[in-house]
Amino acid sequence: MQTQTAVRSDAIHRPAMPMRNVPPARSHALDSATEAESLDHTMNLIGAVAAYPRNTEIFGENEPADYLYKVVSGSVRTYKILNDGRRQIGGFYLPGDIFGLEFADEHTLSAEAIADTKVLMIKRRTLNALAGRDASIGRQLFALTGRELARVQDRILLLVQSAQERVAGFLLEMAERVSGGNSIELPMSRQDIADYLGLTIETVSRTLTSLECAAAIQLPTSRRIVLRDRTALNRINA
Amino acid sequence: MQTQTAVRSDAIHRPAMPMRNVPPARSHALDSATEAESLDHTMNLIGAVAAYPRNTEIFGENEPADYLYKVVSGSVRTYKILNDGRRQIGGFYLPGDIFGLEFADEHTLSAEAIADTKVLMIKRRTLNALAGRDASIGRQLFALTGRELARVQDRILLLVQSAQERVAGFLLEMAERVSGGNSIELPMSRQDIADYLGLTIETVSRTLTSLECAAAIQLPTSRRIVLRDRTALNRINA
DNA sequence: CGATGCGTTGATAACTTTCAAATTTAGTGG
DNA sequence: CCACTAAATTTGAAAGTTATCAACGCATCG
Repeated sequence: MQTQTAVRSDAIHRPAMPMRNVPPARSHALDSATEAESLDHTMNLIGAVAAYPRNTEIFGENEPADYLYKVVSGSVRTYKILNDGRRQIGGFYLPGDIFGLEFADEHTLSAEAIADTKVLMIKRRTLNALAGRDASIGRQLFALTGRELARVQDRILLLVQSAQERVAGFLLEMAERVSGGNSIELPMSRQDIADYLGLTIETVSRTLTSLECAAAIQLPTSRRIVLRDRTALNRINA
Repeated sequence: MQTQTAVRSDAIHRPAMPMRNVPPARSHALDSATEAESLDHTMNLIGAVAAYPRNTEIFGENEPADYLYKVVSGSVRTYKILNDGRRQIGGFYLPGDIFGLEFADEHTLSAEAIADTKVLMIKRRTLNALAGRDASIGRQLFALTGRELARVQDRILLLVQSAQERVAGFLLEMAERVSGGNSIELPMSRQDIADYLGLTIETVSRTLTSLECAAAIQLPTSRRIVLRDRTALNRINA
């Protein structure tokens, strides 16, 4: 559906120093655990950097899942193409988020860069070996899995609701994750949002418009959204 | 929504012998891993038995998650009540299935017996202690989590589809799990199915009727469903 | 036998998708 | 920097799907 893989050989290297230009890294996935430093630290220390231009594939469904990834900059979507041709997005990953966590040998979803993206990648085998010596790494992987599970379960609650509720819930989720206060810059397109929420692009667009008319949000540009009335959004979100 | 907890004191005891009357236990959740015996075995060996009459609560949302459960006989639903009063079912658990797995200290869902049900329960703390000595237990818990995650992700794929696709997918899933060949006896009501699939009871009923008209299934009684044409169901399920 | 709960069926309303077109935005080359 | 083209987003009208409200059938149980 999109262009092909893009790990340019010159883009992968081992950073001599623990990454310097890593963004604030509000890891949605790890920030709650107190000991959650070492996995993150390990990835910064021994992870390889790779850069992917916008809309290029990071890994494909059914490819061997040899690496764990952390977003350094940019953003990533995971997805699956359904038999009827529609695309279902599994999740969005922002700077600091970890993705590519698998339990089988192969990826169950494909991953693409939404914008020009830099990731840190670390071999699963390396990580497993480290986990053998440092128990906290294993615990963090376990915790990471648990949080991923919680996130997916929350998503189910979203998907059984109305279009308004899904969109409102999505906006509140993103507002929490991008940490721009009430003004959020969405990295993804309307189509991405639609495929994430199981709606059509038209319905997403109309719903956003109606939320703007209801004064719950403001749309300075199509990618920027200002939450004007969180109470209303929360009420809609139920 | 339903009656209250029902752990009758006389119903909990420590079996003197490794459970005898445990049914075939086609554990959907564990049957793929080769080493997946020891967790199961451990639960059989040191788990306490509890019996819950139909429609009674096993644990509630926000209660401390101190135990891990395995269904011995009967079946269980986990669920959450949404703010608008609707009930979303998180999953159905059949004999051999393990439920109650949590990562936080509290349950995120409530659990109820669908029919008169017997479960084995084991303290999380005990299990964690055992995992410290027997690494295979830890690995199994990890694998169990991974499979739970895969199941929930599959559910997302189901929830974004049409009513026909959801119902067809549900029937195929249940047919795999109850292992009655093409004739399956559903333990749950239409309302349970509806709340699982994010549909109304009327839509579920109509969809089943239309599948019967299309000769894809047969409905001898409302709880018994015969799959007549799996190809058609698979095609619908896409 | 009547009450009760569960499931089915029917009619209508509400919501979402589909198809089509207009509008805005972004990217490119002059 | 502007003009032009392509892509993304928004808007409109009609069709399709699902929910809602209401009634009916059927079985179980006192």
